[in-house]
Amino acid sequence: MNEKRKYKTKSHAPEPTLKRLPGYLYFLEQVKEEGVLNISAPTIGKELDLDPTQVVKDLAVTGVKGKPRVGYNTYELIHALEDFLGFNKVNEAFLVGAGNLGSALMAYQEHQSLGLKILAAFDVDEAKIGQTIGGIHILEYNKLFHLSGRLNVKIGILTTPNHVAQEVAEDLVNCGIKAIWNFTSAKINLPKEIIVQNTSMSSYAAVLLRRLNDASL
Amino acid sequence: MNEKRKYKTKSHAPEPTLKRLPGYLYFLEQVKEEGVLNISAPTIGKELDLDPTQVVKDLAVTGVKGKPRVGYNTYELIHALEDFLGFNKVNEAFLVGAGNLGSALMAYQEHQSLGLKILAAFDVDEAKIGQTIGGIHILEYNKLFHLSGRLNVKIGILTTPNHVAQEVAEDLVNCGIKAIWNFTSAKINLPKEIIVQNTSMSSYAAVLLRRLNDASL
DNA sequence: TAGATTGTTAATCGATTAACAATC
DNA sequence: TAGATTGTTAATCGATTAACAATC
Repeated sequence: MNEKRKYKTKSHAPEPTLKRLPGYLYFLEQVKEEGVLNISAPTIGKELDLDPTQVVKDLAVTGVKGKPRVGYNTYELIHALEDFLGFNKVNEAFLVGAGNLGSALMAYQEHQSLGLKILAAFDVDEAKIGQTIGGIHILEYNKLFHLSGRLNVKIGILTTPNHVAQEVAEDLVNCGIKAIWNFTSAKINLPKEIIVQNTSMSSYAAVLLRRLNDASL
Repeated sequence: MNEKRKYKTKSHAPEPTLKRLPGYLYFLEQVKEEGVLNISAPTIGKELDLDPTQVVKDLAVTGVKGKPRVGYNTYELIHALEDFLGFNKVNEAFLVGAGNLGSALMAYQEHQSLGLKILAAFDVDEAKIGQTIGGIHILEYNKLFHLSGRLNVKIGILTTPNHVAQEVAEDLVNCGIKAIWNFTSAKINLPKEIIVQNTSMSSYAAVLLRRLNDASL
């Protein structure tokens, strides 16, 4: 056993739970500022529009224990969430494709804590190479192969045009990348041990537009 | 009945289905380029890693009918999807907060068809006001109230700092906005008839990081 | 002590997957 | 005709919600 965590965490948290956890973290950081030392699941649920039982179950994955009548220790909960999500350690990433969305993510990570540290960005566009955005250098794409040999980066952020997504993804895997955050619309096929997290803006646009059109019939 | 659609669509498509539809659309546009006139659900499923029955059920919401042994007409399917999602009509939007993410979305929409047309962006930062990104003017925040009176914009994109999200969201609602695409980490509370679509980058980061850490135990 | 809240087990709900008849 | 695929109905699976005992 090489488990180094402070809390006994659940091994496989459901994805919906995982997606809610950053919301709890953000809210708890706010109430901590206000000096709230303990907080109950019903209180959290009221604020975040969630069933109190849902909150209890979600928080249970972090391994934190609450006290009946009192709730959870705010400070302990924040640390357990950060620990569980890996937001408190440095998760190094490479980004490929310093276009609009890529540049935004580079600038974004400075302010929002996504738990990610983009070490370098890569692009084939001569005009972009050499620039610095959000403190991150944009390097020539070919440099990826050299740099990945020296560093041990596990996460690749894919913000290229759709038509090169598959090719770049394969390059990243050959460079030792274990997880790819795919912002393109392309479906990428990789060995099954590689984690691919698809984040398509158009999926959200689709849900929004449909709900709007449904409402205004 | 003022239903003007060409196809008999399902009234309430499940959200997971909605999120998959843009993926079908993107794939179908590709195969159309290759001159494929008909395509079957199993073929689509193989490419997109989805159960063929799932594909059949998903596509059924658009009202398109397929032929046994043949599949669906590519062209018809594309149009039905665009129609169902509202991607083929102009969905006008305002954007508030022309920071990193806001700028990216402004530049992004030029290339990616999200079915949205951002008419104008608003910010309080003097340095940003007057600039143009992706063909969209950044205006003084107060102009929002004048402009919304003349135009009938229903969608608001929220890319402000977290601490002003609630306030800006309320302003947008007062300006006649019916749906808000919230990119901030803040939970915003609005009248229940207003549609709020939360899109939190940290939720995706959370899933990615956890899956990566689970894998490398 | 009384009672609010945790934590767990059971019931419900909705989406995915399987089964199968209809059909081109 | 034979057989692959659609379209629908049933079974399964997983997440949410409800119920309730334990406890501080």
